[in-house]
Amino acid sequence: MIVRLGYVAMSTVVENASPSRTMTATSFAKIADREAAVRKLERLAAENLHNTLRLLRHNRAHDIQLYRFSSRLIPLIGHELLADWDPIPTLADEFRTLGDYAKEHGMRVSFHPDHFTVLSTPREEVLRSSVEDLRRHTRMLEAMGLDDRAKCNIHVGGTYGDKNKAGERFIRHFQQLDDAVRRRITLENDDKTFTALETLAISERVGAPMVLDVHHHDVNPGGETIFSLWPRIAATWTGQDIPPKIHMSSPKSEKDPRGHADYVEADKLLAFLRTAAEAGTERLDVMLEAKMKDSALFKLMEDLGAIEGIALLDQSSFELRA
DNA sequence: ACCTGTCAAGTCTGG
DNA sequence: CCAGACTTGACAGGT
Repeated sequence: MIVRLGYVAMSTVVENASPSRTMTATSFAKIADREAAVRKLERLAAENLHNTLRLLRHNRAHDIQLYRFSSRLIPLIGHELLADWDPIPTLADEFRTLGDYAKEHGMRVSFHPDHFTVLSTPREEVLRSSVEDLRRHTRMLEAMGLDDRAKCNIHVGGTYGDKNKAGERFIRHFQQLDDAVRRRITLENDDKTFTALETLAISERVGAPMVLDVHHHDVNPGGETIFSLWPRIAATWTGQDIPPKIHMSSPKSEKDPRGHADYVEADKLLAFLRTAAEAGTERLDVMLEAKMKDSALFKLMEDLGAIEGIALLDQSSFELRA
C-alpha cells in the first residue's frame, strides 16, 4: 500500500507565511473610507494567497502532495457588512497561479469549511449562509482551475435533539445544492454528533465520499470498529479517481482526549494501515491534524522509517509492505 | 517585543 | 430565554 501524508493550512517551519491573516469586523467598520477598507481586505487576501503559494513551494521541496487550504483565505468574506463584495474575480490571477502550481506538481488539495457550515440545520438563515459558504469555496476551487477532485470536506452537523430528523434534513438540503457544489463535497465523521457509521450511511445515500477521521472515531465510536467499517468507507471513493483520504491525529491528553496533540503517534497510524491493507486498499492519503503541522509530518516520517515493513519512497510518502 | 483579552461562526449545555 | 463553553489563529490594544 502506497501512503501519502499531508498537513493543514499553515507551516511551523516556513516563517511569516500565514495564509489566514484577517481583520475584525469591528475594525473594518471603524474605517471611515469604506473603499480604502475594502482595498485593505483585498490586500490581506492577496497576501494570504501569496503565502499559500509559498507553502505549496515548500510542500514541493519536501515532496508533500497532500494539503488543505486555509478556509480563511479571504478575510470577512460572507460577512453581512460586505454583502455586495465579490473579491474572487478580483483575485482571479492569484487563484489561477495557485491552481496551476498545484496541478503542475500533482498535488491533491482541499478545503474544510468551518463548523458553522451546517446542512443539518433547521434554521433557514443558517442553511442559506451555509450554502453560500459552500458556493464560495467551490468558486475558489474553480478560480484555481481545479476539477472535482479538489474537495470541500464538511461534517453532517448538529443533531438538535433528534439525530434521525437532522440526518434526513441534511440529505434533503444536500440534494438541493447545485451539482457543481455537490460533486466536491466529502463527509467526515464527527467527534460529538454523527459517528462513522451514521456518516457512512448518509454518504452512501447522497453519493458523497467519506473522509474517515480516526481520532473522531476513537472518541465517538458508536459501538463500531474501523475494521468492520473500512471496506464500506473505502467503497464510497469508487470512481473518484483519487485514493480514499483519512484524518489522523493523536489525543492531546487524558484530560482532553478530544484535543489534538502536537505530533502523531506512528503506532496508531500503522494499526490503521494494517486494517486498510487487509481490506485490499492499495493507495491512501492521510491528512495529519497535529498542532505541529508539517513538523509533525516530518517527525512521523522519521518514526515510520525505523519500522520494519515500511519503505520510505520520498520525504512524505511511503510503502507498507504486506 | 511581548502579553492579555477579544473576535468570528453555530450548537449545545446549564441556569 | 439567555449567557457561557467550545475551538483556533490572529487581531487589537496595552505595556
